[in-house]
Amino acid sequence: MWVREKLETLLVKALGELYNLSVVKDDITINVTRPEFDGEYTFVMFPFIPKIKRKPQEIGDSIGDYLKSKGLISGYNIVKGFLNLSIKNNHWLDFADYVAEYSDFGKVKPHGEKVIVEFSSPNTNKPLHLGHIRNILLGWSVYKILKETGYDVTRTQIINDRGIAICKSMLAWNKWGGGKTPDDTGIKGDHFVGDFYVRFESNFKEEYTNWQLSEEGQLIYSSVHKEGQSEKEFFSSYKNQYFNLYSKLGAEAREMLISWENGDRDTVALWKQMNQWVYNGFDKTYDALGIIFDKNYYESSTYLEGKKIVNEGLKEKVFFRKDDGSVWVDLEERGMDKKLLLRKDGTSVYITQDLGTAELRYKEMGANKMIYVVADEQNYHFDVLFEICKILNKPYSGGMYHLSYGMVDLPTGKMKSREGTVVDADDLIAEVKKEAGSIALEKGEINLLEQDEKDDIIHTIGIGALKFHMIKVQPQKRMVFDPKESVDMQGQTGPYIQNAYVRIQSILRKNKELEFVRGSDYAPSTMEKELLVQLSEYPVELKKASEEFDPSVMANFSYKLAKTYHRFYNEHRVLSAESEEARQFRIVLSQSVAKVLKRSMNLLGIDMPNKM
RNA sequence: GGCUCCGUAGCUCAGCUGGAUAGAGCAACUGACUUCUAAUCAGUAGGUCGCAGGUUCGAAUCCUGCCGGGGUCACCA
Repeated sequence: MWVREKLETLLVKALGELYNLSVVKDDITINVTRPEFDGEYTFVMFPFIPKIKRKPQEIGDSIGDYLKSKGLISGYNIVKGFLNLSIKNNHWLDFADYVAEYSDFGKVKPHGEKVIVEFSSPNTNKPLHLGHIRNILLGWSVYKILKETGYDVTRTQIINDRGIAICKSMLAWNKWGGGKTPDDTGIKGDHFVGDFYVRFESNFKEEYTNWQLSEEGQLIYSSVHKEGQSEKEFFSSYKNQYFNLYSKLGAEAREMLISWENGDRDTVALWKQMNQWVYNGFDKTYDALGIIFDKNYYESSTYLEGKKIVNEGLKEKVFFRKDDGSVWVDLEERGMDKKLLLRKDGTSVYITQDLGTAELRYKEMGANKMIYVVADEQNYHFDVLFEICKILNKPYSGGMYHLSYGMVDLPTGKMKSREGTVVDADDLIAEVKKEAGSIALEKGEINLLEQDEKDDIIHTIGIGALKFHMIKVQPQKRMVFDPKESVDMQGQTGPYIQNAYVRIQSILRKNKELEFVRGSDYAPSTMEKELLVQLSEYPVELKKASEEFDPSVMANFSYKLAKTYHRFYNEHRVLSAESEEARQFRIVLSQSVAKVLKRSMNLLGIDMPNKM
């Protein structure tokens, strides 16, 4: 049990013994004492004053004396309803030793509860972009945080490998690919396939533009357009109908989809081939980000399961079939709409597949807790999905959670593929590494290392900068991504935190004897105590991050700890400290800080270099 | 329009399960490297916490309304 826990326990006891109040730990508020007051922790007495019916001064004295008599604090002071407490030095010394020596500080023992985290979930017609990166980093970090807090976590993604989009790429490759492959061209597989998607779209656009000027196009415009709608407005809103009704390319793409659904050998072979190229490309990106999955799901193999569930719901009469054959669920009594579950031709829609996937996962892994990391544009979709699972009485329906995050904007506005403003994941990764490399070269600290080692460090720093930049923002907030700031390595950044760690490693390398002097009566400075208090907050913040599925909590924690260490480092000498006791203590303290920094950054998926 | 998320310094963000004088970083300016890694530190400057009410010992934080922005309300995914 460490200082903070001891304090909580004793306060609960004190309130019981002194005032006959029965409270639990969660009822009491303990703050880190603000720097302008003496003490490290502050007990907020306000909530108890009306119940105790005594003056704050009197209550503070009683509780303060109580804590003193138990040997926890050396002194206290009372300001209004705040009881500021100074913890006795020996507790701090023990605490520093513990954190430095053991690696499980704050870690929750595995309790076996299973949870599935779904993230990334790309389409196979395009390479990953900035939006995916936010998704992937959030998902990965939530996985780490849940694991650290004792869950049995499975990382998964659902890959949208079927549908009209991939057929567009396939068709374009058939038409204009000339039999080329990623290997022939040296183009990364996902980009290779994405290029054909773009090619399809631009040819389609040309076809559409020509049609607009044709007799048929003009006729449609004059007969279908709404009052006051300009020709330009009309055609931009008519694109989908054109694709489905008149487009030659559209017809060919749909033919391909049908032929895929009928299991046509050549089509399926091409489909497999192109998807494989994409997966090879994705793997490289995931690898650069240090991401792996335990299990992939593919929509091509889960949508059938979804249909089964729909039939199940029909049998139980919680869904209904319209005259045209389409299947619906009515959620109006629950404050939502009617929702389509199967088209009239019996084919599945997006939500059908999600129903199937959830069921499959439950069957295969027995997890009744599922977290979906998906952008907030799909909030309603998940409300509906979860509600349907409740209607069906699925055992996992209570444990489904949509970790919704805001979309990523650029300083110039939204990312739009049509306008070519989408930030490509691979480009971005290359960019941050390049920046990290040129700064490293300039600093010169690692110039003498082997090339491999140098590359490793530069990778760690560049990726660390990118990851921290993305994760430090609360998930639900829309974020503005400025490419210039993302390669920033100073101030509130990943490398800043890595640098604190590196400084400690440098000290430890130079320090020969690492044995601690136990039982020393060294009195830590205010600065040193501040560092200790922050270390002791690690479990508190971890718990918060885990309960709220919010990695930004750990990002902010890491930053604060690193910042305090940097300040400490500038104010105190470690190796040439003023006394042997101070030296020993500071080494232990530095070791503790390094350990906690490494662990909290690890929760964000960020590695720590030993030199930089 | 219904529902929903967001609004804090010039910019990017913390703080939000009510607690002390609202904090960081970037950008600007000043200072600190023959001394454990200056990717650092110290300092100056920068605020009607979108607006208005309410709840109370106390509101950036909770409630209501309004304003501004995003998302969503497809037989798309």
